[in-house]
Amino acid sequence: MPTAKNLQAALEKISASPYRLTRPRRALLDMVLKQTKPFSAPDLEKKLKGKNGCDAVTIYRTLPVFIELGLLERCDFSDQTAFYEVTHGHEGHHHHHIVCTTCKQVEPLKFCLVEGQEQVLKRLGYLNLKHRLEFSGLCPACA
Amino acid sequence: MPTAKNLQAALEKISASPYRLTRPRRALLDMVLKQTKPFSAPDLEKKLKGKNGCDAVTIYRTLPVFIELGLLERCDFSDQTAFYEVTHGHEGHHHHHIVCTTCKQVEPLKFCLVEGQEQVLKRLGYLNLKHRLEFSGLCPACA
DNA sequence: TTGTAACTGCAAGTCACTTGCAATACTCAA
DNA sequence: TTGAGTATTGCAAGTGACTTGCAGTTACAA
Repeated sequence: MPTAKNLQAALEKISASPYRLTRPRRALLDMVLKQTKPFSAPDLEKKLKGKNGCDAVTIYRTLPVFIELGLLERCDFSDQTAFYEVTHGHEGHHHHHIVCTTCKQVEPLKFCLVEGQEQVLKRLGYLNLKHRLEFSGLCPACA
Repeated sequence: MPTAKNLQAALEKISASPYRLTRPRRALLDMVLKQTKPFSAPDLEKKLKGKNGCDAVTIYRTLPVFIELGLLERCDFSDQTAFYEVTHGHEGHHHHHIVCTTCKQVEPLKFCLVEGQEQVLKRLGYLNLKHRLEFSGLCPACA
């Protein structure tokens, strides 16, 4: 859960890094920590435009910084738009999502057993379930 | 494996459908059946431009038709570009991919046990392994 | 307080993909 | 075999996400 404590910890992480703590970065951090579901850069853009927000370009440049600092994680779906999520405090936290094929709503899943998971989702009322599992890493040629 | 038999079967599927069998569709089908790995629309665009190929717009319009006819499947990665794969003859075929974080090469995996799979990949020489599992379906609200 | 390198935001560009529309070409019926 | 009528094509232009160049601004170490 995003809390004041998270904000505090995040600000300290930035200060401790070589990155500068600027007004646009504070605004973006504030907004990002308010999110309870995965969000995209255009989402943030709409919420942060004008007065005390920040420019779209700054959003695109800052999100990778936040990822590098461990504040965010990237989680893409099949949708041509990158999504991001606030990193949970505890390390080793591992979870997945379910995306509605119609409304595109993304819901985090609290559980992670792969086996039998679709059964659980069916019981929750989801239909036409599909799943996709992708691995990524350095291939032997690049390693 | 794409074979003459696949081509024959595919041509018959198109003929049997309400879709017309046009020259650009033949060219695209030929090219698509030659692919041994997942491919993107821009991939095809490069290979099909000019003389007897077809226009990019036609590619983008035809790929969904081929999917509808069961000739292709869409398989996206975290890369802002949609990828496609030739459907294998036998139904119920289910597999995943591994994407190199550096060279972006996509390799199909022959196996599908989720448990212990990363161990298998490590033994094959992959490093810094991550995996992503996404479910999709109609959410209770849309169902 | 100040020098300077990091950062910002505008403008313009790129890349994947979509839409509008007039010209073309399948296919079926005669 | 042909002609009609509609599906399909390809050009041009548009959209949306994201990137790059650059000049002006600002955080922060000294």
